[in-house]
Amino acid sequence: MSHPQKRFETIIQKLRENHHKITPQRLAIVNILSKSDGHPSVEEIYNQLKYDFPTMSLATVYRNIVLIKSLGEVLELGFPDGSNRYDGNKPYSHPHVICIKCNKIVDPDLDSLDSMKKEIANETNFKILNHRLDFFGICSNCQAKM
Amino acid sequence: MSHPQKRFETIIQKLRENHHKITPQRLAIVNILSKSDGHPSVEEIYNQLKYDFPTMSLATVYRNIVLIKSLGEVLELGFPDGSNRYDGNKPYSHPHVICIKCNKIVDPDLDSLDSMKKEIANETNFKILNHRLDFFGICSNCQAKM
DNA sequence: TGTTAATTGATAATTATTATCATTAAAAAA
DNA sequence: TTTTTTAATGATAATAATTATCAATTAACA
Repeated sequence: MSHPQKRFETIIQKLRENHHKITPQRLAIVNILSKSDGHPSVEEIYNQLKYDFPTMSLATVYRNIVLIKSLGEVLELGFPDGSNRYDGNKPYSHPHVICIKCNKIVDPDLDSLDSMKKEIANETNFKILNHRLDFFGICSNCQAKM
Repeated sequence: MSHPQKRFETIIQKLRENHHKITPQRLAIVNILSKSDGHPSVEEIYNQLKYDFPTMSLATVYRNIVLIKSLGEVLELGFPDGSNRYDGNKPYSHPHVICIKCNKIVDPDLDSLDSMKKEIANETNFKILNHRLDFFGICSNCQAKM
C-alpha cells in the first residue's frame, strides 16, 4: 500500500471530473477501496459499510465498483472459483501471490515483466494492453501450521 | 495443440484407473476436451454435443468437467467477466494471450517463467504451487480491421 | 431555496453453476 | 449370457452472485 490518501483524492477528483455526485455512501466506498490493502471482496466492503450506513444496499456497492472500475481506478481480480476481489490502491495490472490456505494476497516486486510483455508481443503479433499474473501457493505462516 | 489423440487416451485411462464408467456421453466430452484447441466454454461443448446426443443435459457436461478437473486432466480458465473456458490439451499452468475483440486464445512459448517462480518464492517465502498468466490485447487480425 | 437529474434502497430478474432424484445403463459377478 | 450392483444420466429445482427496475431521496447548481 503506497499512498492511500493520495489514491482517495485521485479517485474523488476523477468522479468530480466526470460529473458524478459525491454521496456519503460513495465517499465511504472510495475510502475503503483506496486503502484496500487486503484486496477486499464486495461482501467484505459491504460488511464494513453496514456499521456506518445501516441502510446500505449491496446494489450500491456493486454500482459504485462498476463505476469506479469504468474510470480505471480499481482493479478487479476474478478467481476461478468465481470470487472477485478489488484493489483500489494499485488499479493497474500487477502480479499477486495468493495463499490457497488463508487467501492472503501479497504484491511482490517483479521487474522482469516488461521484457516478457515485449517478448510476447514480438512472438504473437498481438498488441498487448494489459496482463494478469497470479502465483498460487502457501504462505510461510500456513506452512508453519502444517 | 500437441498430441490430442494421446491426451484423449491419457484421460480415458485415468478415468478407468479411478473406476469411473466410460459412457458414450463421457467419451464425447473427453474427446472435445482433449482436442480443445479453441479453449471452449461449457456452452460451446454442450452445443457441439447436442448434435450427436439430442438428450444431452448441461448438468452432464458440468459434472464431467468437474470430474476430469479433479483428476488434474483439464485446466479451468476463469475470467474476470465470469466466463470459464477449458483446456484439456495442456492441463497444466501455462501462459495465454487473449484477444479482447474476438476472444481468440493463443498459447505462446515462454521460458522465463521458471526463474520468475523461483524469484517470487525467494522474495515472499511462499511455497509456489502453480500460477496463472494471461496477456490481454488485440490480435493481428483484429488490428487490421480497425 | 427550488429545481433537476443522478443516486439510493429494496427487491425482482437474470445467469451460471450445483443439488436432487427417479430412471437408465456400464461394469463385474454368477 | 444373464443377473446384480452401482454409478451416470436427464430433467429440473435450488442456490448464489450479479444486474435491472423503479419509486423515493438527495447532491449539485441555478
